[in-house]
Amino acid sequence: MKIGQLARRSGLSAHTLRYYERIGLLPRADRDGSGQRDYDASILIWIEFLRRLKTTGMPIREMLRYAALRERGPATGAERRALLEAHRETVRAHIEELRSCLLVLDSKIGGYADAEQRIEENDATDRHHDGKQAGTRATGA
Amino acid sequence: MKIGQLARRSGLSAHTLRYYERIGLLPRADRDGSGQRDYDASILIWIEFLRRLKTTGMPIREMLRYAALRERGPATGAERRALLEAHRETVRAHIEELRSCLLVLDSKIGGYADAEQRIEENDATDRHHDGKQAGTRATGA
DNA sequence: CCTTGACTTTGAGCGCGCTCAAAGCCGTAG
DNA sequence: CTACGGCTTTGAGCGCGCTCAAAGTCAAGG
Repeated sequence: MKIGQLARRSGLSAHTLRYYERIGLLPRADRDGSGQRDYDASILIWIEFLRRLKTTGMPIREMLRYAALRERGPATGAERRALLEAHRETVRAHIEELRSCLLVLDSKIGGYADAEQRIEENDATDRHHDGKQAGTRATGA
Repeated sequence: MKIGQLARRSGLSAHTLRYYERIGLLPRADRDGSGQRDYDASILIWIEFLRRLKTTGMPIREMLRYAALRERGPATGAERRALLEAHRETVRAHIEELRSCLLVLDSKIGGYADAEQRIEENDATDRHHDGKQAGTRATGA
């Protein structure tokens, strides 16, 4: 597979694929007769895993550590496992942090909703008392 | 309150507090006789909220939009609410994404655990069969 | 043959969110 | 008086993760 095709299939740009190879996140790809990269489809699985590490906030520096262990073969399994377990904990902690922020966000939004509710009630009261128009939306000030 | 004290109490550096004021994330602070910032304690609540927006991944650009609405007063409530609701959805989606990545991480770690398990079993088998030393840790290859 | 377009390399540039440096002012303690 | 620490400003610099530019090679198609 050429780099352009891998780019389309992996969701990374060709630029980024070359960059990842340069820094060591991707193993050096085989080249065809004219020096162009010729990828094996199996690389997609690795790229997908990298994507997940990145999504979960792992810095490239640490992905490099993992990639280097991977290159060194099966003997590094325990180390790789430890690395992933540590990362898993940071991800769990991050999720908890986000959930707690969500609660705050909810209550803040609730506050605005209450305010709007009061405005609507006032509008309704206004209309009942003297029919004054107050617009269908907020104060407009 | 002086900037140094606010820095300690807010967890932001004085540098960052000035930077936030410069870009408009914090309202311009009152100055004392000699031009030094003199903060009201109430700013801490706003800073804390900004911290949560940041933690949940809101870019400064969008925080600025929110801050600007806030400065314009209560008439902007509906807009602020809409902004927060949109943000809430992105945070929720992000949490779901993280959770799904966690599952992958779990299964990957499970794979390594299985491998280690097999190695330990092999070690045990080795010992039972012929007492050959195999080290207490992995293959060492 | 010549064009087109996808590829190659290395090194520079960018957007984000700070972070710090330089040069100077102020007020208090010794 | 002097030294000290904490403050002021503006603009430069940094670390991250790409992203792109320049100059060139190569293969296929009209």
